[in-house]
Amino acid sequence: MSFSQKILKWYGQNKRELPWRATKDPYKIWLSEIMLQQTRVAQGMPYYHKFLEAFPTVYDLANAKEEKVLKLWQGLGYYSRARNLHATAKIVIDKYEGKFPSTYKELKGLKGVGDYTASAIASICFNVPEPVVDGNVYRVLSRYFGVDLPINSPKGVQYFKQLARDVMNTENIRDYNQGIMEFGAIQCAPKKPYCLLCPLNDGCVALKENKIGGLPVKLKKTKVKDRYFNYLVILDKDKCTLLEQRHGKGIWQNLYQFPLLESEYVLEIDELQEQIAQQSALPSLQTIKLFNEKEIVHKLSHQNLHTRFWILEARDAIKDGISWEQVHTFPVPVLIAEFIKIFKI
DNA sequence: AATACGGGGGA
DNA sequence: TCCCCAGTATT
Repeated sequence: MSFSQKILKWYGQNKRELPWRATKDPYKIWLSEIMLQQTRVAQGMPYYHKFLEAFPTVYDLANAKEEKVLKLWQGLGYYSRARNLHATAKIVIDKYEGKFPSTYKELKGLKGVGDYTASAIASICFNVPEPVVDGNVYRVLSRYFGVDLPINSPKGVQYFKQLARDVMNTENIRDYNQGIMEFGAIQCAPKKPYCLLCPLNDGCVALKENKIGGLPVKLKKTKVKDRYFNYLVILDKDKCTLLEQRHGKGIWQNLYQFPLLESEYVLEIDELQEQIAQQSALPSLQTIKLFNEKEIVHKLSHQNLHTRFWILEARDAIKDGISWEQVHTFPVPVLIAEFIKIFKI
């Protein structure tokens, strides 16, 4: 039996029943693929259901406010996916009359759709013989064929794509592509795969050469930067507060947060008051109190956000203030959502 | 070619 | 802690 035939056989016997496996609707497949980028199935699942409920068709998604899309995406991370999702829905309506294109090339042209996702949609929905190469596939191929090229080097990316193409099954690309990914997720797992019971163990180079633990090879880890966030939770007598939207580059684009004072180190209270005094846009304040004595360290893949929340009492009614009851309706980062949850006004 | 972009889960 | 997750866009 060939490699691809073994994958297909294993898939037939071991696949999970996942909601997006019961359909070929490009809208649903696309939605699931975007959500599952760098995201575990278990984490994406509730979002998939929420989105289909809120936006049953691509038209519903295209016609929604970005804020609503971001709110539903809240907590899933990599928010550019949500913004691109929304933008692409509009493009599908305007340029493709509501029908997703069926070629790899056209799909790849959609925002947020890269090499992997274009291959996935083309193969799963339209039976186009394009191999998918995701983290699972890198692992399976590097181990089975004993390839130690770094998977995140240009050489490696190119090599694995070609290898994937060479060994794919073009007869049933839909099941094969999902099969090799599922095999990587369930059987050929990152840590302690149970090779003893693996149906592909006889041809596996890494197993034979005892290199399972060292494959795939991945270059360097990211260095993490420390940042110091001071959030100003301003409240007036009507229980109104101030939220602002994050614009420009960087994390959490278009999400909301309390007014932020970023500093190079942990600020003393008088230093903070000095900074506040220089912010002409802020309302006049009466009192200031530190909410969390111990800083909250919110960890992202590239940043540790050392965060303190300050509760400020406004002298007058806040202009354009947001009622505290409404705060939870805005799309916010998890860091802010957690605060809103525990803060009792 | 390198880096930024979230958040959560498992060992 | 560290690594990884159905990767993509930008520099």
